[in-house]
Amino acid sequence: MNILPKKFYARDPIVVAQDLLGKILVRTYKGTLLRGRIVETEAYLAEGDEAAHGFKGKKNRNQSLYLDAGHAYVHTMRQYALLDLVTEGADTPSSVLIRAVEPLQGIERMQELRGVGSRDELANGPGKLGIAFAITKELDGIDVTRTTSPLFVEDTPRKEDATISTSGRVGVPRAKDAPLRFWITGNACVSR
DNA sequence: CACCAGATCCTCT
DNA sequence: GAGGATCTGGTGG
Repeated sequence: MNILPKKFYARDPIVVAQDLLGKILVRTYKGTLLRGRIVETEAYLAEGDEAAHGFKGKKNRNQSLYLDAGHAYVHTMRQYALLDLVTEGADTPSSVLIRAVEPLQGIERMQELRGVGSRDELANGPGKLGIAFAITKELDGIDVTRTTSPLFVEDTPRKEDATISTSGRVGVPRAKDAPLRFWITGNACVSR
């Protein structure tokens, strides 16, 4: 099993967002292994991106966005926890939002956490993913480049015939025209 | 201390 | 496609 190293994340978020597609998000939760293939992401830039949480500077809640590449940035939206992975370098507030995964392992536990949903709908959106993978603020700021971490990303080659689609970001009124959302074309677990 | 703006989801029409 | 549920940090008086 190969884990994505820090240098993978220490690049332009637009590149990282696309390269993360097909990789496997791994979460150890109360002794259970939860795994899912990343099928949808969004890039948030360090400069000139009004929608990025770092645009208005460092705040109490976005501290971890300023950590070095390869750390988790967990923030809440309404009653949901959303997961970002920090890119580029320290004090560079760019990241990639994990919007959806295709459940691979620990599916029963995900169903328990979510309460409802078919396999395709367990984590086909950032908030749903947060529930299915038990993402909490305790994971905010953790290093995701170590196998001892409760959360990391496993490296695996993407299917050769897989193609990537692009669009503006979802749910972001400002700067929504920028093509910074990426997903695996045709995958059933992509949000709508 | 009150108000409000969100990187959402779910349930209706 | 629209609207309500519902939570928290940031901002200003």
